[in-house]
Amino acid sequence: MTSVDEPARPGERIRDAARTRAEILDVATQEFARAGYDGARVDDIAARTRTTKRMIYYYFGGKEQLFTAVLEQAYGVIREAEQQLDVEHLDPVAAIRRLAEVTFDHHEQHPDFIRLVSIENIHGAEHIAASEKLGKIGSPALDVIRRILASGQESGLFTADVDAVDLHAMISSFCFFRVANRHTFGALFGRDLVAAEQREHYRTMLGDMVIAYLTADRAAD
Amino acid sequence: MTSVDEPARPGERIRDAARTRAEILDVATQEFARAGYDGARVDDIAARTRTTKRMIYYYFGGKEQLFTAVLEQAYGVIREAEQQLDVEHLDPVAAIRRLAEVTFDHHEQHPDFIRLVSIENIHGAEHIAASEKLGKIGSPALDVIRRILASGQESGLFTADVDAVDLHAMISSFCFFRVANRHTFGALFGRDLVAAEQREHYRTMLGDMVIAYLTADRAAD
DNA sequence: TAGCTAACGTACTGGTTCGTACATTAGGGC
DNA sequence: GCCCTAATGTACGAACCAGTACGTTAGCTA
Repeated sequence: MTSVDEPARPGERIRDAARTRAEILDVATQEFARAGYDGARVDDIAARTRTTKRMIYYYFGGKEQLFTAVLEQAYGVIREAEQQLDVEHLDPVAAIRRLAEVTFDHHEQHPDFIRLVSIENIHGAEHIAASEKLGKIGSPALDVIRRILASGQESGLFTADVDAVDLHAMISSFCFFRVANRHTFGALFGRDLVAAEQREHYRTMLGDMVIAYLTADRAAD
Repeated sequence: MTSVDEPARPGERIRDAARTRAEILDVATQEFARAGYDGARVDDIAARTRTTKRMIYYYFGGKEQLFTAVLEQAYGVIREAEQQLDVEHLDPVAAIRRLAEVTFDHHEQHPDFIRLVSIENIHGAEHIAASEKLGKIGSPALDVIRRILASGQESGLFTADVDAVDLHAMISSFCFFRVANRHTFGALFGRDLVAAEQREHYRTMLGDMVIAYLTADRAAD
């Protein structure tokens, strides 16, 4: 998030295209995450900015393109976080566990992003398809996983037949589900998956699961 | 699904409250799953039934209650499927693997249900909360897991410190993510998680993962 | 400092959409 | 065969909502 919440300091430019655009994007992110694509109201987004609805159409063209821009920014944030990833000095087991923990933490800290991804899936990822940026964004995390996996498989530590994309899916599944489905899961099973007291338990559980899978003794198979 | 698609056989009752209600529910299930709660149109649902919009309000009261009824029916279907579950004659390891496979298959076969759950989570599970049925529906699967887990832990086969709810979350995560996020995952990583050729691979992967986690040698920890 | 354009605001519109008032009829009970 | 009511259909309204026509001004540039 670009976090534009300065109270319009005096002396600053009154007209500031970049700031106006960024402010619209931030408010739109919250509004789309809160209510979904169809539930979000362009008028409401405009009302919560220091500008008017006219500017949304001026800068983005329409509701559809605004949502695409929101997704682009949101995916940009994880990509940046993934680029900070520095685990390759660790041994493969520790590196994978660390990677899982970082993914876990990131999902927990960005529930809005999770909601946007859920919403985009309801719409068949059509906005990602419409975006020029998002198609070729790549994933730094995937490259990291690829290298750790290769090293672990070479040394014989990892026995599982997975590639980086599979492993990424496995780790993401757990992290994503925990945040995305916390409401229905809580309502049906009476357990809050994101409760603070359970955080360490689930964080450890994820690491244990992934490591157990990768290092399992498959002699008997 | 109650699947009301009989072509109005002649000789049948013209006025049939039960059939009209069921038909509305089925069409509404498709429409809500397709477009989300706010994206769904009451007029469109009515148009696709053999009755009119008036009947939706007559039987359900409104859009909100209709969606709740759709959820109630959809959750009823899994509960029924879970009651068919017959794995307790197997040894704990085989039983858990079988359970994972059944969950995997069920998610794959009911993408509409997955979408409805995603949509309900976007809305904070407020319709489940508003439902009298859904709160106390329970989960037959949870009881089964509880018994298998107890037996596996007693015999020392299972070493992991999980309860039934945790394990259910772990299995569901993978199955749910694979179906729910297939669009964004496919668009970003170029891999279709529900492609037929990969089905067996992922089904095995899930079982391996869960078993590896449950039976991992934790002596070194 | 004149003027030009990017940036911004106001007010409106046309279509949509949930919901309902009112009218009608099928068909079971007696 | 009559009557009563559950079930159904029609037509409409009022609010909402994405998008736009038109007018204005800040502030850089020559």
